[in-house]
Amino acid sequence: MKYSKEFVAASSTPLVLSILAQGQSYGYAIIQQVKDCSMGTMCWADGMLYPILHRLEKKGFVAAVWGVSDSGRKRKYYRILPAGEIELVKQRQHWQEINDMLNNFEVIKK
Amino acid sequence: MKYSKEFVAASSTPLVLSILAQGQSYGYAIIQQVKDCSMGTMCWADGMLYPILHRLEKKGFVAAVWGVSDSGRKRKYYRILPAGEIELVKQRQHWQEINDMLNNFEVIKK
DNA sequence: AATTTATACCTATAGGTCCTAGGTATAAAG
DNA sequence: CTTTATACCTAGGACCTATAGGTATAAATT
Repeated sequence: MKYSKEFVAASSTPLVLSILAQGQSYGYAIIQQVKDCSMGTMCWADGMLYPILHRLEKKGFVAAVWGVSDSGRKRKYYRILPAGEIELVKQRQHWQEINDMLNNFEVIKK
Repeated sequence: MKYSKEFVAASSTPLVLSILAQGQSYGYAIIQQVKDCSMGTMCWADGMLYPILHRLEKKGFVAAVWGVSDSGRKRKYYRILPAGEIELVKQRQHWQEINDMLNNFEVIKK
């Protein structure tokens, strides 16, 4: 695997929230979307995504409804809630802060 | 606390390695340095730092030697090793990648 | 017709991480 | 003499991913 476990843990929530902020989606599709927007570097197993979705739901960041696709398959569609949007802004900001800190060290070094 | 647990888990290693890349240091001082370079937003408990240092040592990213300060106190000085420098570059790159991904979503959204 | 692949969801266990709270010890300051 | 700051360490709880397994159906392949 390319990214460390802790790295995945920290990035999974803002990534899922970012995807849902663009429109509702469902488990299987989210995995594909993450793979796409990372250009293949992030390949999540479904067994790790579903607990994340359940947790986000439990925290009130997303809401789920059962639906049916055109082909007749059952799907659980997730959409982001206002609390999730707020959380997303917060986490993205934190991410940016640490990134700036790390880049600062690089500047000092040079 | 400001940052989530997972966030701390992902950022602690590159932060410690960044500090040690600037010169050797020791536990108590590293906590202060993290607090300084984060402008007070990251206040690590010593109980969380020492296990991190031990883990980094075990992985061969840093090396430790016991020393004595001017005041006569015993200190354990850590310095970064070549493997640690490589790891730092890798992690900083990963951090930048995710940050870019998250910013990309923001652009798409607008 | 039968098998495989892709789709679509879920959970349990193992291993690893921070967090909190505790322990030990010494120098300096009040 | 008591408190604060310095300086290290570890144990247990809570939480998170990774792996491996389970269930089910539609589509594609053999």
